[in-house]
Amino acid sequence: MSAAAPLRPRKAQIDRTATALFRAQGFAATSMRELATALGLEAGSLYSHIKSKEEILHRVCFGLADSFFAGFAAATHETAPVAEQLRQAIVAHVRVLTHDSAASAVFLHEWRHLSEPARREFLALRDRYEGAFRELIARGVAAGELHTPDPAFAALTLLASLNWLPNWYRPEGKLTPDEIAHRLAEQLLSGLWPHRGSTGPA
Amino acid sequence: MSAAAPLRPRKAQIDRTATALFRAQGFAATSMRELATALGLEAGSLYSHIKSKEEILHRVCFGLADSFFAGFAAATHETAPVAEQLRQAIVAHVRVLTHDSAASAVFLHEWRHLSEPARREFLALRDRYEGAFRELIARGVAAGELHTPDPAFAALTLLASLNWLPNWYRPEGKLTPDEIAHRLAEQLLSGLWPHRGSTGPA
DNA sequence: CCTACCGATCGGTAGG
DNA sequence: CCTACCGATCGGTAGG
Repeated sequence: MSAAAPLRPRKAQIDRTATALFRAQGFAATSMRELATALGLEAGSLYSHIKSKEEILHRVCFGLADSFFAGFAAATHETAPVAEQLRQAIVAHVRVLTHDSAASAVFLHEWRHLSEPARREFLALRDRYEGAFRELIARGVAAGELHTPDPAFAALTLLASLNWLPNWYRPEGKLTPDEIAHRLAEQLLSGLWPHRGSTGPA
Repeated sequence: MSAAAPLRPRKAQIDRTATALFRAQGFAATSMRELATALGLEAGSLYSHIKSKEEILHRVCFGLADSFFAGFAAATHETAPVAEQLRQAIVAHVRVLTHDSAASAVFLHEWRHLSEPARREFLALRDRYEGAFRELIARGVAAGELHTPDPAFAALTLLASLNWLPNWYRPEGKLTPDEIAHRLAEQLLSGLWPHRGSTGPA
């Protein structure tokens, strides 16, 4: 959760290029020689900047986790109505997903290639993040602002909808990230039945 | 979309075992030697049953596509109200996901390791399936049975929620597949706002 | 950052 | 279905 020290430029460039390759081909199917070629150098030279292939994956996965937690914390101020906090948490989550959709895709799909204990630590962080959404929804239900028979189920479904975004989001598309976020929030909060308006419960 | 000929038992066993490994470790990170060991034979022996590693992936991905299309077709009879057709399509989709969640996970995540032209054909099938949901939702909106500003967006979000299921579904869990399906349908149709009841629009 | 290389492992095949 | 093996490629290192 603490901010990581800034990376040296070359190291940051390696991470960025590797992230794009990991996203497109998967971690296991991406070779260090491919990565080196994409960076214009020889395979062996990578190891004067990094220790291992997995180190890159580790940094990407845990860096994104930091971003998601930071966004959630900033979005949920206890003074606002819970439903509004949830809406802001959705916006924050979507901002992270759209701001670095390649890293998000790696975060979402490639974490399983982390070896222990990093893999376990990663899953614990993910569970904690899901738990934060679950508790927010549960508080909304308790306050009568939200309705669902199962906040845990609702949290999973909500995050699933959001996390599909890196699969289709294109920065050059006609909707801005915040427009996408508000539309997602709208649909998840209001459902698909015809309803009485879009700004809150009746 | 046509039903595939039944596989010889050994071939079906190879597919099942490979599917479990592909799901757990990913296609690229699973070796044919691992697969052979899991089946109690030597690596070379696999090739008297199959032609290549990718052939297995191909069969799994396209077989699941067949199942999804068949379920959708059976669920959507023009005589029912569109909202009810959508609900049944959700149930059918969830049945496929839960009936073979390992194959579903491979279908959802490993298709990118198909080489051309199979990869392109697979994506065309997936697009067609998404399109069927999109058109169903659009018909519901036209009939006044559903509401959304963007049926394509709604279809993507709906399928994303459903497709997260293989990540957490456990056959030994307390909810049956049909209970899960109805709960998902309920949440996606009604949203999280407090509402007037769960069986349809007011 | 490169050259040269390590041992290990990969998907797949020949021949039986 | 096994034995024995192919060429290719893998992540990573030594030494400069």
